[in-house]
Amino acid sequence: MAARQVTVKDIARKLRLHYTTVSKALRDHPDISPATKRRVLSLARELDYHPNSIAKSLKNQASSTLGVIVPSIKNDFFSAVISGVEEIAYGREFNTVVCQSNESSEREAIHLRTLISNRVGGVLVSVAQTTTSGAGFQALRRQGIPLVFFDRVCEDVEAGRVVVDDYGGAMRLVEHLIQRGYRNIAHVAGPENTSIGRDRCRGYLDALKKHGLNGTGASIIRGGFEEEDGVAALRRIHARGRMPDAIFAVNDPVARGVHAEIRQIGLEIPRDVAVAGFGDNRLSSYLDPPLTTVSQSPYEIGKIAAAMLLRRIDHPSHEPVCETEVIQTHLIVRRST
Amino acid sequence: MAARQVTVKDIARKLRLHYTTVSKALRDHPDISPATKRRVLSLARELDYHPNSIAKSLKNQASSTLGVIVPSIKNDFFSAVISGVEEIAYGREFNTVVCQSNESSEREAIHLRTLISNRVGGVLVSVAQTTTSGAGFQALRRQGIPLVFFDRVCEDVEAGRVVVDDYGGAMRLVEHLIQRGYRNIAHVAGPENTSIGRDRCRGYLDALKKHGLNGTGASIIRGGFEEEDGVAALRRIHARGRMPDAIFAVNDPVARGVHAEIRQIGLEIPRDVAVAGFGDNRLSSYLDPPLTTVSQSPYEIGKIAAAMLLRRIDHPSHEPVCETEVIQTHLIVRRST
DNA sequence: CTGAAAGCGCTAACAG
DNA sequence: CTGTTAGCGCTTTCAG
Repeated sequence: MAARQVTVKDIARKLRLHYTTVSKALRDHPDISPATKRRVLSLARELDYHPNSIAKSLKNQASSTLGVIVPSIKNDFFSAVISGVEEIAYGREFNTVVCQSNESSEREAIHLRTLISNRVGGVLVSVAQTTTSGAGFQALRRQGIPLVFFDRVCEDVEAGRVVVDDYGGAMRLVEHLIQRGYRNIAHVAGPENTSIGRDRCRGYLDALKKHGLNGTGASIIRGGFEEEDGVAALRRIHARGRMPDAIFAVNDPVARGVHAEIRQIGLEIPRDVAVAGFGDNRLSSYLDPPLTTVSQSPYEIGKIAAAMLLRRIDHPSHEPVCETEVIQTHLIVRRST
Repeated sequence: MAARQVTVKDIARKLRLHYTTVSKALRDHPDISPATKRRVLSLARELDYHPNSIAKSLKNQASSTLGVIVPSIKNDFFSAVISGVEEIAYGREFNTVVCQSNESSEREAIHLRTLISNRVGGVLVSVAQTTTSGAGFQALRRQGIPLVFFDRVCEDVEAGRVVVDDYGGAMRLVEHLIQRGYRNIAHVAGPENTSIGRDRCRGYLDALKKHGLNGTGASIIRGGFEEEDGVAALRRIHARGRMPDAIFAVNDPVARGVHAEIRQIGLEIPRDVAVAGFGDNRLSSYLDPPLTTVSQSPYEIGKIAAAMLLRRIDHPSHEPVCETEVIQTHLIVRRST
């Protein structure tokens, strides 16, 4: 096994040519005669030659690889984004290296370092919840490696950005609730150090304000992004005694927790309390009653972010430093509201 | 921007040392005096030096990268597997390159070629539905690159294998149906050229046989792996007029299609027809009624497959050629049966 | 049209 | 302890 892999030199030796000649022939360089090319090509096939892209990358000082860092790969949203990224990368003959931060800032930083060491062509990141400083990302920029954030951005770093219109989506969703007649609308919010947490919360507050409900109706319970956080939030709300007539959760998993716990305590959705989420997880349409939510098209986000990154790789300086693409959301009204 | 990245030579020049000395100092080689090491290390930090792993790989003739090829990244099962792989790879300071075949054999072959060109340390594959020949995988073996199949294997290729006990899982599930009193059990099967399709079908047939039901009860409708296939299958069953009392679908998405279509035509689950799936998608517990299915622990599969691959990378010849690890499934009984 | 020489960044073997 | 030399596989430039 492992009979040293075939190189241009092996081919050259057998054909009594110089190895540079072989190299040119393989890349269809005009210098080389058709006859020689044919001989080289056929021997290459026969010997099962595979060009060594590591050597090529070393030579060109650039590898055809995109790095992607996400909090977690098993997560509807991120796996769909990665799928979109891979799709675009594949079309441009780029590889995709996938890393998960597990929401840990240190782990994210380590991944960033190894991506730099691997001299990836560019990096896509959705920032970990615990990341507060942009230092790790600045390192990328110092190395001249293009960076695009998607979904969760680090605001003090100059980079491309692909974000969903969290503010607008939340606002429209809350306005929908108001139009349905709900007046006492609570928000189960995400961590304050994440952009999506903040923006969705702003959308919520501004919708209330716009309809003159900010005095009485606003009520925010803060937590994380998981189903358990939704369960916990509802328990806290319930403990207070005064139930809102609608609850807008920062994302679908949290909404699911809220949803489950509401039924647990014997209330009916939406008669007693309406529930809405954000993100359109596949699960959400299967809940009973199915969840009203806001769709984000993660697969599209992946494609758009990858395309932006590739543009930046192709034209290192032509691109505006902080170009931001805002993906429009759309409201999905189901029976939970 | 892109001020050429810092190399050992830059550090050496500034310190008036030879660059090999710097290289050794950076790797904490015993040759080098503590004083020099300190000087080198501190300048490296200051200049923001990142070792070039491409050069290192070229030198060692081996890269710290694992390739993973799956049919589709957005898919509960595969994204969870990848997550497990990444977890183990991360612990061993390996990177994970993720590729999707979209169930296309050609695309799979192209990915295989670029992985070879990138001289990855090893490859993990769950074979595309349309792949019939093992030729692409043989190429890997010729290059001496370790290979491990997971979930969907290519039987005529010598490689490591991590599979779920599809046969046993299907068998136990069907026996469960029989114990519940169902006698007329149909199977909505997967493509016959996939190992999981075949094995689950065998489990079904053998369970019937064991209980003496093979004469009357067996009825197989063949299709793909998607929700639509389940819908189509149920329509065909329904068109025949004679409804079975239970339906075992090859996987959860197909079961979902069956489930939805049964309700569509006005029948009640499980009173009129029971439905069971395979794979325990997250969705399945949210159906109404929730789906009886078989759990496969995809995250564990990813970890186990990655560990096996790393063992093979570490000990190229010590490993048995076709070592197979069978992951036990467990039955999850819910209200659909 | 083909060949020679040099270099990408790093490491290993050996010499001083 | 530090430096020299050579080479991983490939491409680019320039000479023949």
